[in-house]
Amino acid sequence: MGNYDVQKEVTDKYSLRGRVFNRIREDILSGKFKRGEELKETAIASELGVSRTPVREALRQLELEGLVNIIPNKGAYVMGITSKDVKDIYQIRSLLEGLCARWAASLVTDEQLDELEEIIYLSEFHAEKEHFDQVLELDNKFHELMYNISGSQILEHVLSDFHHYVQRVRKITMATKSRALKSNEEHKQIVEALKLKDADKAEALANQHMMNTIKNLSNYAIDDILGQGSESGN
Amino acid sequence: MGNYDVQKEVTDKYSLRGRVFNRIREDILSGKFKRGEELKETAIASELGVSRTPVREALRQLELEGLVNIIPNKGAYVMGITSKDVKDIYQIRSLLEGLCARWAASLVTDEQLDELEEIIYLSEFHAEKEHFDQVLELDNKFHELMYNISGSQILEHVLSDFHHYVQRVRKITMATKSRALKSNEEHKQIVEALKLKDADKAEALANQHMMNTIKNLSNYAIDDILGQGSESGN
DNA sequence: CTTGGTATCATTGTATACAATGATACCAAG
DNA sequence: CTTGGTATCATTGTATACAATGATACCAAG
Repeated sequence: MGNYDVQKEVTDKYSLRGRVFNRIREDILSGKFKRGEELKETAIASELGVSRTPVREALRQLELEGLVNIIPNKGAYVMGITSKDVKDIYQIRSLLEGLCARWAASLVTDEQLDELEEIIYLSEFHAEKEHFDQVLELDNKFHELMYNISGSQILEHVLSDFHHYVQRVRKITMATKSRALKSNEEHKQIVEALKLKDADKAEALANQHMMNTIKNLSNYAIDDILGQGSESGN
Repeated sequence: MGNYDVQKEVTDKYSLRGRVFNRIREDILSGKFKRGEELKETAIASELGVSRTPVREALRQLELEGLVNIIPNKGAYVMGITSKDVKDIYQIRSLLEGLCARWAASLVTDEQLDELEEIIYLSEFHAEKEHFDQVLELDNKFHELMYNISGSQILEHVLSDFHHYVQRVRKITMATKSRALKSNEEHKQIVEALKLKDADKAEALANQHMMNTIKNLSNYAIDDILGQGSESGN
């Protein structure tokens, strides 16, 4: 019974296919594979020391995620995401993070509130010390936990995807002490609203949290982060 | 260049894998494969007259879509969607269809307005005649076109997925003349707002369109539509 | 009859073979 | 030099072979 009701974050990490999938995905999101680049099955397979089969399966999955474009009988090409995509994602997230916070307000348990506060507390510590990797990691945790608390697998799934998609951008924007602290402060306010079970306020704050992020984004040349502008010869 | 910037709706329809993928997906969404059912590679392969390879690739893709749960070394199980998922999707769509209409308001061209009006006009005709298959088809077209007009690949992608996910439910709810006409009327109002380039109004109306659908949903036993409770032999 | 262990079988995971397709290099004709 | 065609090669698409894993049936011990 019910062994099918656990939505897995991403593919199984222990099979070859799972490892190949995660590896290629990371390489796209981190920018190692450039937009438009062709991904040859044999090349990737030999590089990772596996056969073409797991590579093919991984590429097919990435196609569905929109990170890869497969032209039949021709090849697989990196799609990556554009700066427009990033902006759109933050707009969409603004609405959905709001909905998430709204739902979470009526479902959150005391234990979960504790967990959220612990994350915030730790994040503050690391932000002060400028341990930006940990800050990013804790930001992930905060949002993933919020998604989980919302009680909606669908919402969790879509928000989790979007959150992951913009990781490269977040990696940059979270790497300044001021923004890290500000972001953390915003998280804290959201949790306060959850404590009061104030759904309207929680929604508005989560909403605003994303809008602030968008505002902050305008300080950066997103195209450069994504490696769009200049082109290497090909 | 730029041959990689066309986001494909779903996998290529002409390869074996594409056909297998679409077939299994339809069978899950239409309810032929029941929730929790095990999908054996060899059985599906021989049924469709292909080898295991395309079946495996299709199952891996469906896993990523959340329609199938794969337990490594064990098997693939149908996840389907629950009635809670359906409700969540409509809530999410309410927000995102609103955003979509807002963006569309500033981008829509005269040709696109014509297209939208043609769809509505045809839909009215078929609704009057109670040709519900055509009504559903035109509803698909209307929304897909709206998604496209929004100018956001990301938004188009996610809304298109959600829209497709609830097709089985829509198939039922759109099959009454009154709701079909009402829905069409709502579409008409949205288009009027687009004509006036009134983004606020378009958003509010699209928003409301989904909320009305949710209200309408409560007249149905969604669990039955999804085949959760009782079993129909077929 | 119940429990626990082993052999057997079904099924998935991965690698590889072969077919089909598309890209490229080369050559001949003008 | 340019154009068009063909042979060759690289790459993907699909099927299949074999290994690894998990499920099941059966049997022996108590």
